[in-house]
Amino acid sequence: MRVEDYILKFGIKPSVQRVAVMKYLMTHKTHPTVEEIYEALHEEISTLSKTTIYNTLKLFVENGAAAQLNIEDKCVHFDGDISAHAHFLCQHCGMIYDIFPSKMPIINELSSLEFGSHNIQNVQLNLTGICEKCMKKQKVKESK
Amino acid sequence: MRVEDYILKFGIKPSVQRVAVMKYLMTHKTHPTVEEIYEALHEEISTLSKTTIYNTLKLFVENGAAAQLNIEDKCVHFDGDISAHAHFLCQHCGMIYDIFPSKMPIINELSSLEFGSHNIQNVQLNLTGICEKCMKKQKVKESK
DNA sequence: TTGCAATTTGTTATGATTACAAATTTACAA
DNA sequence: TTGTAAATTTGTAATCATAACAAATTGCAA
Repeated sequence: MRVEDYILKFGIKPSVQRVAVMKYLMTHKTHPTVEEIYEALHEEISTLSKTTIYNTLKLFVENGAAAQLNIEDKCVHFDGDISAHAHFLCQHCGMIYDIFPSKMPIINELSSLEFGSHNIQNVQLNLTGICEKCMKKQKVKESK
Repeated sequence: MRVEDYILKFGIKPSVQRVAVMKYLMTHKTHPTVEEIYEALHEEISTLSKTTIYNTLKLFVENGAAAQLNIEDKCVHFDGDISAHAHFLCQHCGMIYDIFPSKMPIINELSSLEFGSHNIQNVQLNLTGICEKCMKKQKVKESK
């Protein structure tokens, strides 16, 4: 499916900028920040403004076409994958890993959570720690 | 137990400022921000600096004496309750509700989560939506 | 083509957080 | 008790993500 049609499904009118941002999210599963998206897209679309990135991502999130991750306090990350999954942030290298239900079955239960009569619109399961790669690096350092 | 002894258990040396911040966290279950803590404590400790609040809270979080909530993108909230529980942020009024395992049994499983060989140090379950109170207000408005 | 609404852009403002060095307090040895 | 180094606190200035805003541009219908 074309990216234009994909965002249309969420009620978002396509534009050159919006399609470019969504295409970036879909091809880069790195949970990029506004800064990273801007730096990448600025090359192809030289007139692209950072404000447009902010506006576009806000539009995506409000319409359910993308997810906003508040896993880090420095800045917000975005995710084009809106399927149910959790995230793991490595405090050492900053990488954000996806955790899918196949690896963590509890994720399947998150969509049906209830909390009194409150209206739940979003559920995020955020893990932080040190990733496997960084732990190995630390051990090498310690043994020297 | 005195607050001095409580923070000592986490390896934190007590000071007037640190005790005041921890006491505030323990008596105000509102998940306050740095700003809120500063405004409240500034009255009793007139020389108190906002930098000290930042330093103190960072120290608490690093030593496990308090929890940092990244549930909102505007700013960070803090919680003196370090027992396993989740949070619900109302997007309308900004209030953050505690959700304890008795109301949401799945929370009991969060402490034993595993993700490959990665070293998990922290797990946060964050819900957002519209709280019961705000939903009622909306209905009143709509019916007018 | 014309005109209006939606979108994009660039600049400026805001506000949370951090960096940093000076001032103060604390701990402790002499 | 006194002196001194370390720890802590403080105030200011800098940083940086994000929002506000108005002007410029684009899309589209009449």
